Amino acid sequence: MGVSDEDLHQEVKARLGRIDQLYTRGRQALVEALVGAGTPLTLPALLEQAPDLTQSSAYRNLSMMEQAGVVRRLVHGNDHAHYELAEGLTGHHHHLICRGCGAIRDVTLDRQLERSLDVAFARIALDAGFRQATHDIDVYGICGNCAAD
Amino acid sequence: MGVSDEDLHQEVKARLGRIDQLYTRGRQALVEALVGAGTPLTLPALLEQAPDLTQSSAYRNLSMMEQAGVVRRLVHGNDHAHYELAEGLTGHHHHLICRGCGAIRDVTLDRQLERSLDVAFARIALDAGFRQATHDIDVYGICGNCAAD
DNA sequence: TTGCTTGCAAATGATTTGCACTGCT
DNA sequence: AGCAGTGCAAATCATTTGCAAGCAA
Repeated sequence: MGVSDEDLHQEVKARLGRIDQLYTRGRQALVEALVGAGTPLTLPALLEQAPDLTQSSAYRNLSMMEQAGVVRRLVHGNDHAHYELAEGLTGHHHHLICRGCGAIRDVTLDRQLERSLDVAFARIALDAGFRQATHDIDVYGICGNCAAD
Repeated sequence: MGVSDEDLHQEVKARLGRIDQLYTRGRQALVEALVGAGTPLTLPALLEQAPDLTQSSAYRNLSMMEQAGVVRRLVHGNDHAHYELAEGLTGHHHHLICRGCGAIRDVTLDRQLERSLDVAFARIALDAGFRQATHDIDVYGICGNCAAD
């Protein structure tokens, strides 16, 4: 996955640079794991994908990369948080989450609907005196595996 | 407030009964606090509203009432979770959340838009082999207070 | 009485942090 | 050489749980 992957790493490096951080091997490994998975991963899952990583460093780097706008942290319950690449690096999307096993997969809405939502949310935010509104939509259900009990 | 409040407590009692639980004084106090606030509360906030409650019992009762479909637990970060009455007791709504102070307030979308969303989500869930799709929308922004830094 | 609820204190578990070492630059 | 990054182990902190005592049916 030549060019687009290189572009991604270039962009990550740039974003890290903006907050004076280097794009070290460990950080690259995290980004690679997230790119490879294509779906949000928990910390244990990340460590499985990249066995060289240490737990504490992974947490530290993910947290730092969240500040840098490189990754996003998703919290949906009591268990482990999930991490994914920031939308700026991938694209606007939402999540379909299984109530049974907690698996998360990405989903998108059609343009028209997204636009309607943006309008509605902008009004809501305005009325409430909020600025910089973004939104986050989670669809919950029971996945095929879990439905089989 | 008279009738509607009594109805609410009646309904709560019924839901608890379905899982063989009593509507004890402590549980009533929790529900009262949630009704009174009209907005999702953290556990510390709940204890402030109802000083008679004990932390562990409050957690235990909230968790149990979540099973009973009486309260809903909202998780949005690393700090305390927020609790609110279940939608079956209030009505379908979403949340406007301040990135600065974490304050949450309820918001609703117009019927038409909700309907479009339901259709879209139903299709998404179906395509992914998920059942029982529900959705959860969070609008994030910076509230007036926090904008003033 | 009989058992569900409560309160207190101790345990759990994800995440964070202190500190000394290592490896880029 | 100098300093940011790492690994290990210890600390945090919301939430959960064990157990003995209280209360309700």
